[in-house]
Amino acid sequence: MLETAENYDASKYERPSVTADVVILTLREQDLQVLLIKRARWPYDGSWAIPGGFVEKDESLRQAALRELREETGVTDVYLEQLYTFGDPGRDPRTRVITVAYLAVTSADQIDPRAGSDAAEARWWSMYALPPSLAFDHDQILDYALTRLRYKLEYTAVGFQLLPKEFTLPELQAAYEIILGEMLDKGNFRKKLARANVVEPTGQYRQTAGRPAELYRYRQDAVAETRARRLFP
Amino acid sequence: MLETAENYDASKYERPSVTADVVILTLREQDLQVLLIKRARWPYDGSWAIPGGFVEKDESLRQAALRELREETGVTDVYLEQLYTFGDPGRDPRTRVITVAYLAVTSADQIDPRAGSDAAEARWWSMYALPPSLAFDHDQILDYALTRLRYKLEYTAVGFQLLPKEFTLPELQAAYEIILGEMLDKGNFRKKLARANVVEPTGQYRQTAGRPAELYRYRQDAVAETRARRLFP
DNA sequence: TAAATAGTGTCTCTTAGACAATATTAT
DNA sequence: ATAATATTGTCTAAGAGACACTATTTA
Repeated sequence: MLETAENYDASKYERPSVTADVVILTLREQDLQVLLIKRARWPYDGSWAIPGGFVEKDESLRQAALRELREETGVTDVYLEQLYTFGDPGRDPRTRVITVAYLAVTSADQIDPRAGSDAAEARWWSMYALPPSLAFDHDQILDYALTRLRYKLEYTAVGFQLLPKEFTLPELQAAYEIILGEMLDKGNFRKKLARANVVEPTGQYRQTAGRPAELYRYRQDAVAETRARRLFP
Repeated sequence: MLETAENYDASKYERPSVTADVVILTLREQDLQVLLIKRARWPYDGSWAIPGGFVEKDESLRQAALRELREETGVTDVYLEQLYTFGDPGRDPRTRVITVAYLAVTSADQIDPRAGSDAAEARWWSMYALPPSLAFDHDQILDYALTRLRYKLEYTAVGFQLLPKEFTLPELQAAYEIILGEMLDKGNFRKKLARANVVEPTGQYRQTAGRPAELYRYRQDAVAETRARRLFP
């Protein structure tokens, strides 16, 4: 339709607000957990939400996500990737808000205890037992994040981000099992890992209730090759 | 203090403009081609750009992309997925612009000839011989689109979107070869396709310079199964 | 019959997955 | 020795990839 003074809708050209929200995932307590913040006012007063904030004038989307991450957890060295952009009208009742969602994956021992030391209440939640009511469309965002993580686990080295620098193969396998939600065969898991040539033994061992487990580290020079093909082909 | 939506001071931030840009891909002339528009003013006057426009107040991001697509090509029934969001400051010298890029894949015979009938000059370009200077960061967006398409080709049914409803297996294989940029083995290609159980013969044949080729169609009820696992396992 | 194209079959090597066997520690 | 855990090996079926072969049309 031709636009005239009669039907001109000024609000049509209002610029939306843009936020960067970060799904921060880690392994804690033999569980895949996400950091959420409790909202203290309308809308979704009392609901839990993914941390995020407005993208500032002179920062990139990624910088905005990194800033949020740092403010919430103190973490700076982290795996971070853009997930998806959510922008349905009405997803925020206050105004039009477009949210660029990021996925951050880090090992629990990287996280600074001052996490959530700001006014807002913040805590870790199991991805498998989320609070009953999440703010906005944040349930969708978390769904999407889990799907993406599971997917990436199969053909990138993101899994190693969840563990400390040194780890045993049974620990690595447990991490995979927690994230994928299924048990893996010990022998086959190790076979794949060996073929991918992506970890190397440190020569040291970790005590267990039975035979000690050898410690491994992620091969730094493996990154280049892993980009090219599936980690577990 | 941590900035959240709670203490947001509207005056403190300039809101960015948000556009939805659509990479429209199709097979034409035994080639993978993309629809680009020639810019007629600063910035990037004379450069070619991906079609796109501002997201309006009451439409979703996807709706905005569909609207752009319809305006440019007349196509409504199309494969459309969100690609990535580009938002570096300075990518548009006029103001802060955040672009949600979409990938549209359609068969050439779906496209209405009124494509590009708007003032701007529009034409198809080979993805393998793009114009030398693209506007903004649109070279990055096209790079990303091709990567994603190649990737999706392997484990979704997106390839069938590029062909008419009925096609021969050599035609399908040629489409795959054009997109992947490599030759495929006839026998192995057909074996995979058979295993995936994703096409069915129509019983009709197409004339060629040699033995006629049987026409196939995409199995509609195959969609559900293809979602679950790789199309070509 | 020859050329051109469509369609099928076969062989080998690799991998996935299920499962079993062995190794090394603590109690 | 037994329990607990780590680590390695074996068997089978399926799939990938290279390649050769057969089938059906036109000229």
